[in-house]
Parts: sequence; C-alpha cells; structure tokens
Amino acid sequence: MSSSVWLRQDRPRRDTPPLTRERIVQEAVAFLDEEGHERLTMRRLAERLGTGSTTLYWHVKTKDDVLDLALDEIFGEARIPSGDTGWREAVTELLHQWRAAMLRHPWSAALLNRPLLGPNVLARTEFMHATLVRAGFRGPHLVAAASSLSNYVIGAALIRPGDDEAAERAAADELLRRHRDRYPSLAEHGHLSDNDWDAAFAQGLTYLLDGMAPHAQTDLAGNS
Amino acid sequence: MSSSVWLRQDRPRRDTPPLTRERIVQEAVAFLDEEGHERLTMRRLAERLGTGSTTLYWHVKTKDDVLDLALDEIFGEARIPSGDTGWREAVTELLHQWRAAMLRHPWSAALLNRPLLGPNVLARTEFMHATLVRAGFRGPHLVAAASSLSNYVIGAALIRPGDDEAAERAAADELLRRHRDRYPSLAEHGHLSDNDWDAAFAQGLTYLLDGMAPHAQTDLAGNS
DNA sequence: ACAACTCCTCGTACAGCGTTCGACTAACTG
DNA sequence: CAGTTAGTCGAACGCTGTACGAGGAGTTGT
Repeated sequence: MSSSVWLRQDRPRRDTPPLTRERIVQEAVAFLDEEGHERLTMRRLAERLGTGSTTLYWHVKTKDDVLDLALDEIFGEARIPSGDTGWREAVTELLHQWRAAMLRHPWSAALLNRPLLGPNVLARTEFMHATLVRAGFRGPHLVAAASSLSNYVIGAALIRPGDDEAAERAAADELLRRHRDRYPSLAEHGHLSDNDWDAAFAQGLTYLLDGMAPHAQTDLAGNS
Repeated sequence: MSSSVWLRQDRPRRDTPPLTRERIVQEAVAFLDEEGHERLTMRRLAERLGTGSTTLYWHVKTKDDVLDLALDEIFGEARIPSGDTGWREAVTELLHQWRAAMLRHPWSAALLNRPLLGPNVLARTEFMHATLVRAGFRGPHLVAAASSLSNYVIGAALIRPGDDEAAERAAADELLRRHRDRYPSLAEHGHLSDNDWDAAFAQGLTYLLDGMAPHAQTDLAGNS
C-alpha cells in the first residue's frame, strides 16, 4: 500500500547480523559522495559491501528505500541549535546547517522530490516549527512561515551553483553572453561564475525573516 | 503490402516532416501528464508517436534531452506579465504563474535538479531580473533578490503537497500523530491535509517581498 | 536515364538495470 | 537429533537506453 520506507514498520531484529540496514545506508552515502547519483546500482553497492546484490533485498525492500534512507541520513549532519538564543538566530543557524549538509552531498538534490519523512528531517522540521511557535507565530502565519523557510532552503540547495564542474558553469555563462540581445539583464550581471552564493543565501534568508517578523503575535497572553 | 488505395494511408506530406522534435516534446509532455515520470520510456513514447523507438534518436540525442525539452516546454505556460504595473505586482504575478504551471505538471518536480537553461526559463528569469533592476536593486542585493525568489518558487513547487494521492498524505499525517511525543509541534498543526497551501505560498511571497523592498535603491540618479 | 547524395526510418542487438524465486547454509530451539 | 528461522546467493526475467548499419524516399547533378 504505502510506498515509502517511513510508513512501513521494521522487520523484527535479532542480535547484530553482519550485514545491517545501517551498514547499507552508510555505504550508500559513501558511494553517492564518491561516484554520484547516477552510478549507484544495487549490484555496485553490494560489491562494495562484499555481498551479492540480491542479499540487499533481505534488509531493504527496494532501491528507493536505500535512497530515502541515505537522504535522511545526511540531514542528520545538520546540527540542531541549542535553542537558548533568539528565534531568528536559531532558525538562521538551522537553515545554514541544512544547506551546508546538502551542498556537501550534491546528489541529495536529485532526491528531493521524494517525501521527506525520515526521523532526521522530522526532528529538524519539528525544531523549526517549535521555534516559530515560541516566537509567536500562530495559525496561517505559522504555516506560511514554516513552509516558506522550507521552500527557501530546499530551493537554494536545488539550484546549487557549482556542483557541476566549472566548465559547465562557464558554458552556461557563455550561452547567456551569446544571447545578450535576448537576455540583456541576465547577461550583464555574470550570473553563475562571479557571484557570492553563500552571501546571497544569507541575505535572502534575512529578507524572509525580516518580512515575517512583524507577524509574530508577541502580545497573545500575559506571560513573560 | 496493401492492395487497395483505401487500405493504404496517404504518404506523409513532405514539406512538414512527419516526425519533428516539436512533436516529440509535445507528446512527451502529454505522456508525462497522463502516466507520470516513471513510466516514460523511449519505446512507449515512440509507440505513441507511431514510430520505432530508435527513430527518436535522429531528432534527439538522449532521453535526457527529451526531459529537458519537456521541462522547458511547460515553463512556457507561465504568462509573462505585461510589466506596466509595479514591480511587486509583476514579480508576484510571474511567480504565481510559474508555480501554477509546475503544479499542473507534477512530474516537473523530479526534473528540477537539471540545469534550467531552456529559452522559456531564461525568458522568465530575464523578465524577473529586469523587473528587479527597474525596481532599483543593484549589486549584491540584486543577486540576492533574484536568487531568493527563484529558490522560493522552486522549493514551493518541489514540496508539492497533494500530488501523491490523499491516502499517502493521510498516512504521513498518521505517522506524525503516532509520534506526537517526538514531534509535538508538528503533530498539533495537521501538517499536510488541513492547510491552505495556496494561501501559504502567497503569504510567504509577501514576506520575501516585504523583506527585500527596503533594499531597492530608488534614489540612485536624478531620473524620473 | 542513371548515379550520387541527403534525410529519415527502423530491426536487431547489447550491456546493464531492479527485482523475484527457490535453493542453500548456519545458527538457534526443542 | 529434528525443526525452525535468519540470512545469503546464483540464476533468471522483463525491461531499459542506446549504437549500429541497412535501407527507403526525395532531390540534385550529369
């Protein structure tokens, strides 16, 4: 029925078998880091683990399961802030960590269209949600704030400028320059190679936070 | 082959080649709309076009080409605003159109990790860029504003709530409810099924625009 | 008239894919 | 010692994207 790992329950486990789901996921992440999303096959992953490819199917239902698990795994790298700072600092810190983790593993961008329901993702989304509630967001503004921040960081990681080699980036810039009559504004501001994307991400995030801050109802009840 | 005129079909007209790249792309979009991203194969697409599968490779280099072309094709559905309004109205209108086009073709989300360099994408990005320049954004603020808006709309289309059937959405909500001890804040505000995502998108966009508006340098030179 | 050439189509084939199935081993349970 | 269970694996199936080379049709040159 349900097609996602997170919605199925685990097979009951015994001691510690030599090959585990954890080891598979760990090795999958390493493989993806080294060789990329398109080169991952069950056979190659099995070879790396020193087993036959069909053995993997004892621990995992499908290849998509491996990908879902690997994706959630890297979100665990995003440290959750302590939370004893202001809500803006907390959200900013979390989203920078989030983006950094994804840029460290560029293959993650290709998997973002799958439902993000793993424990690591949920823990971080929960933290963000709770932080926004603590900041005073309620109702539609809470939903809008939370989803906007998610949209923003996911989008920023997806349009990752620089995962493809510099050659490809230069070719894209060349394309713009060649059609400068059709795209004058884009051609003028060297779009891919010249800009500081880290700074742009940070700046865009402050736009978003500046825009949403006035909608936190800090005067709801008579608490501190 | 056939012995009678009536059983033979007309010779295809020569001034309009029977199979063109445009027709392939058009049919690919239709196929993706009807059957989804995972079911598209070159053989099935060819069958739909009434040709052999290898014929496609005369008009197109790889399957990825078809996908890239199909993706750019649907961005053409996003009408570019007239531009005789304020910059906020223009950007808002463009991004709503952009998102609507992607939601109309949910398979597009799975292709967003490819470089977006087609003419339709570039034309719309150019319009947005030009609009922001007209609004007075310069230097790093121009880069940040343009990329933030792109990030936001791409991210919003990617975390499309509701492309999967209601059953899966309900299962995800159930997961949250089952773990309400771990994700209290997420569980409390019914995350997937209950909210108005169109409104949330619109609201988040106003956050972003509110936040960036003060950084437009309207007082640069002494023109009108 | 015929040959040469270009544009386009397609059958065949190949290597590789995700996944299923049933046989096998090894360890634990009674 | 038999029975059960957890885990492994070789072989096979149906499908994929794509390369290759043969051939047909329309046009051009002589």
